[in-house]
Amino acid sequence: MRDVARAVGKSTMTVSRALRDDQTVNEQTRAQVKQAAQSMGYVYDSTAQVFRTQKSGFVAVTLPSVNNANFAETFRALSNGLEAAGLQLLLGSTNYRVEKEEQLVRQLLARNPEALILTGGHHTEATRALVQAAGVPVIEIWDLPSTPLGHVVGFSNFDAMTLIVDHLVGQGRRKLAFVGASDGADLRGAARREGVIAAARAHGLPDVTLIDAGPAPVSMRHGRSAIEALGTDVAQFDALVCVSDPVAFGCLSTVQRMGMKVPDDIAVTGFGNFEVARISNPAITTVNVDAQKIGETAVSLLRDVFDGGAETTVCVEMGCSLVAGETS
Amino acid sequence: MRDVARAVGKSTMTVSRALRDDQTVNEQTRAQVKQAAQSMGYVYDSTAQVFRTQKSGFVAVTLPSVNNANFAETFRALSNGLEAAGLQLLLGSTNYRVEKEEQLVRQLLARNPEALILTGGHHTEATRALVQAAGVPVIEIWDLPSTPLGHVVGFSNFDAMTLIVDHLVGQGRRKLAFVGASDGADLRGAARREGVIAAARAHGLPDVTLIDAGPAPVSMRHGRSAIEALGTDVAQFDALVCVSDPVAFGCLSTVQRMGMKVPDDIAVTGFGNFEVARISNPAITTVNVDAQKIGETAVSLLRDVFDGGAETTVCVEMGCSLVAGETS
DNA sequence: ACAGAAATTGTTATCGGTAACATAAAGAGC
DNA sequence: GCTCTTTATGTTACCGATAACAATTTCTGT
Repeated sequence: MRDVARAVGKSTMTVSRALRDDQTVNEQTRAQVKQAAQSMGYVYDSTAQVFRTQKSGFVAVTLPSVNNANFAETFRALSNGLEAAGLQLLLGSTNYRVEKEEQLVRQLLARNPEALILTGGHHTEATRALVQAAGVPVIEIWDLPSTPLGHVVGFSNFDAMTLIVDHLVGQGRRKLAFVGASDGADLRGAARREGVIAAARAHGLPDVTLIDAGPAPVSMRHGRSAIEALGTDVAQFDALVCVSDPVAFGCLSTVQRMGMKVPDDIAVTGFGNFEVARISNPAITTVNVDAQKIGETAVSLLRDVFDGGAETTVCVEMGCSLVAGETS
Repeated sequence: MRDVARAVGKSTMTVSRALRDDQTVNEQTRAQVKQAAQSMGYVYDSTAQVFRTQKSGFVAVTLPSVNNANFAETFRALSNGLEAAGLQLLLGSTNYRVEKEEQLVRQLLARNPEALILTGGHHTEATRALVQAAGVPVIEIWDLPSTPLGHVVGFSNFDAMTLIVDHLVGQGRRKLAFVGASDGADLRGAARREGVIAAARAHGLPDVTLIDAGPAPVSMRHGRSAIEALGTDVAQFDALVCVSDPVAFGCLSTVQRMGMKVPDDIAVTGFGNFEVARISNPAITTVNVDAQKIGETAVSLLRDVFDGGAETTVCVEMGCSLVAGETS
């Protein structure tokens, strides 16, 4: 930049201004500078700009898993929405582990993101401290944290399950089993489990049986192996309430293979309204969460933060709705 | 960093060395420094490091779509493998469009990545020029480009389809239909289509009928709507060769709803060996691609590039294998 | 012609690390 | 005891752009 400045007989400051389309520079000067920069093969160093201005143009995002249609959809919405503002997403995947999240947040914060979007509302103490210390706007999504770090766009996984349980009870189902991850790592999954237990209790049902599908993340194959391990014992239940649609599909497919009729012999429900739930045969009863809208809402929240400041922390509660399928 | 240095009574240089695991600092000192940094909530500013060392620590990656189990798996493998080298992934999604890829590459290169990993082997001229000019190591994955930009880790989507067609022909199937995206945007999908057409011709089969599932990306619901649009006409085929497993599942589910028996009345095949193919009922015949290995191979290639230089461009061809399911 | 506003350009310090070199302290060999 | 390594730490000068402020020139209106 110094060389360019020398070539046009101006200071580096003027060159800097000319290249950034700053209004205060003479149009003729700007033209000269651009011409000179071009002909000298000068390449603007955005690294230095990031360093000096302390504006990275990044928004950091953590997701439990990239390979999840719903999270991917939220990510897409975020990406599209923030692109207009010239912001780029820095993605990290926590694998449903808060310790991994902590490590990730450390890495991501080191890049000086202008905002931080965390999926989930449970974090280690160290993570909380890091985020607070960084002084970066935070949005927690896909959950309603008990003690939010900042803004929130989410829903209650616990409450959402009452939709499912009420629906099943309305059909006269009483002996429920919950199929989900065994360890406590997937905290949204755990909230769903507790929601089912509480809702069943509220209806005076017998205790919900917990069927272990292995450590998080659980997917179709874990639904399958959980049911296979159970064998014919599965017949004692009249509904399999699954932590997610992929797990539900695994269960559905497996009980069908065992010769049971769904929904006549047993009901199966999922969560998330994944594509597989709509296309499967029979279609799976599930809960719809508007993943795209979560992303869009987070984007508009961020806009407010960047523009005005909007200093009060906002909590947007998204609605969930039952999608009645053919498995119940 | 100055504060941390003061806290432990050392210079910033020592702190810097301690945090970077430089061998020349005393282990005890390092422990103290790390402890102090931790407790003070100090966050390392890699922006400054990037600036000073002129090394961004980024590897840029483009994927057609994040919401695809196979690409996600490759991404995960890349992410895990490069984490050890202290490299972070910068992800962009092209939505199966080369124009979007161009825009993305421009954005990504502005961050001075140390390498560029592009999914797919077809690019606009401008993209090619950008990449060449940047002088960054490139790896193209998931494809075998006719004119590679640099290293390649992929397979021939065209050739892979002969596995499927040979298998179907071996069962006496002769009237094939290919279900895929109509537009040419998904070039891997188009290569698969051409592969099916060529393989069918080689066997002397009647012309393959092309069933349009809409613009890329196509998924379960597009398989469903394509078959629904066809109605009972679908009965004229004895095999539906689908561009991917999700599409195959959509077709499978829909022909079953129409009362047809799979594989007795019609065969259905997919591509990619997605989880849904294994769990579906019947399990879908497909082609397995080791998405994880593609990522791992790319990582080890990058290691070589960074370490030695390994200047000759390498082309690693991954194998594909038929996974015989119950739909054929 | 001249004060005051507006338009342009310049000066200086700095963002937070780290390379390169300099120095100090501890151990080794005679 | 003294030199020679080895190990551990400190000093200084940056990396390249830009914010904040200062200074200069050019334009107004009277």
